[in-house]
Amino acid sequence: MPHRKSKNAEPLDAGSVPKAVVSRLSLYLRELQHLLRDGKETISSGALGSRLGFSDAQVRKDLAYFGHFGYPGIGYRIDELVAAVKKILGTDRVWPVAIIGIGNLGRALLGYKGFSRQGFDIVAAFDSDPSKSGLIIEGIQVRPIDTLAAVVREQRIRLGMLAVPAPAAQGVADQLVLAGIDGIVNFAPVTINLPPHVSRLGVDLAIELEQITYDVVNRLRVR
Amino acid sequence: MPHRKSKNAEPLDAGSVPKAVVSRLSLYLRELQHLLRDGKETISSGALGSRLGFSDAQVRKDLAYFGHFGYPGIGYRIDELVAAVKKILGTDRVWPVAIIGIGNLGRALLGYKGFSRQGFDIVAAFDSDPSKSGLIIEGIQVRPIDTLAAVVREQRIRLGMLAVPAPAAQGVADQLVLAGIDGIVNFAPVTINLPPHVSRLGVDLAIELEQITYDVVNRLRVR
DNA sequence: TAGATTGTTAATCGATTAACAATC
DNA sequence: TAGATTGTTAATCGATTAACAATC
Repeated sequence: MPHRKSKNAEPLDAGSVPKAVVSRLSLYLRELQHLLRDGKETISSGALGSRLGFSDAQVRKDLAYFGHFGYPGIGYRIDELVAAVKKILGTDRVWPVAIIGIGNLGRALLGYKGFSRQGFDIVAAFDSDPSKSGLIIEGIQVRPIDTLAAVVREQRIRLGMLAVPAPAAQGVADQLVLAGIDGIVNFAPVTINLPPHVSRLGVDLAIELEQITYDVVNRLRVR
Repeated sequence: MPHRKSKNAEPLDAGSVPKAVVSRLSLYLRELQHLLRDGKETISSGALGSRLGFSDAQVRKDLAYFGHFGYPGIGYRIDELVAAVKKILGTDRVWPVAIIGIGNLGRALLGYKGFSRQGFDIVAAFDSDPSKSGLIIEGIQVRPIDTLAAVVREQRIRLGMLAVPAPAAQGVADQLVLAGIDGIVNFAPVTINLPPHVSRLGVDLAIELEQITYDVVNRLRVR
């Protein structure tokens, strides 16, 4: 195994990293984990990129924002790169997550196996409907929503996934913020406002489909 | 009401429209529909943008890719703009959709009310598990996956939502392509390859959370 | 060594912002 | 008319691509 003196020595000036780079990082990680499971040891920027539809230069540039992870002439050692990317994304530790809104979607999120694999641990579930309180779904007890602040603090929950109806989303988001949450993924089809110290990401299932219909209707002849 | 001679006369050169513009278009539409429901009649680019965190110039520029929808001194008539954006996105009609993989997530998608509101009609559900065949969930019968091609053709299904386990995703995607599907939203945490005439969008729930943890860990001091 | 591949710089390309004449 | 706001141009900013010396 080649040796290296001073890797990862760069200051991670997060402000200068484009958002698009971070989302590609997650794709790299997912692909690298597949490769690792398949027993591969190293991969080049070109080979990694072509599996995802990116150029070799793009892969190298993206990774170079965060350090020197590769070996000229060899490529990247997959196990090392997995560890490095996990550290960059923050998923080298376990994150306690709460789900709010235990309807169809909330239940599906509760049962989704992909979260734990990436370091997310769903530790609490909340619903405003009293008839749901006390239910145990996927091993997690559904709690009344007015216990949210107390539970978030007590269990040191950092992230919330919002699966409530659109009209309730902003109110619940406000409660999460007051309870000291760090980030929210919002599945309700509405824009929510958060203070700048809380990270926010919206996932609107209908909007995802609209991106496809636009493509289909305006089908780009050349690609 | 002001009058206009020749609107929407531009050729929609889809190839030149950035992807980011299309995703903002969906956000504009969602916001405009809320405004319409609230009884508002017109809105300026500045007011629309500020609700979503975009500048007035960005809103005007985005819309100007597709035509002249506004009225100087007045803004945009909300009902007109809703109709125009729907047409651009292709959601001025109804799209028949199939869901493949009726586990936790597939079931949640089947029950999601937000789709029909935006013009998506889930007309078929498939699962490879024979014990699920025949089940009726949310009014839709679950069919064996080997009937996929026949049903897609017969029901003129244009879009597929893939909620199968990662190892099955590529195989099912291939079947959808053979059946003549136009676009696929893939919820399996794996990259799938499709021919260029089929639109593709990946939604990985764990990756969405990773975008948040990156933000939290590398918390940008200034925002 | 020769071949492969990195990290990085410079050049290109694309997207956003600012400014303003035209319009209502 | 005066005030508001559009559509569009030019200027700025940012991201991607191409090229290559350095390295293994």
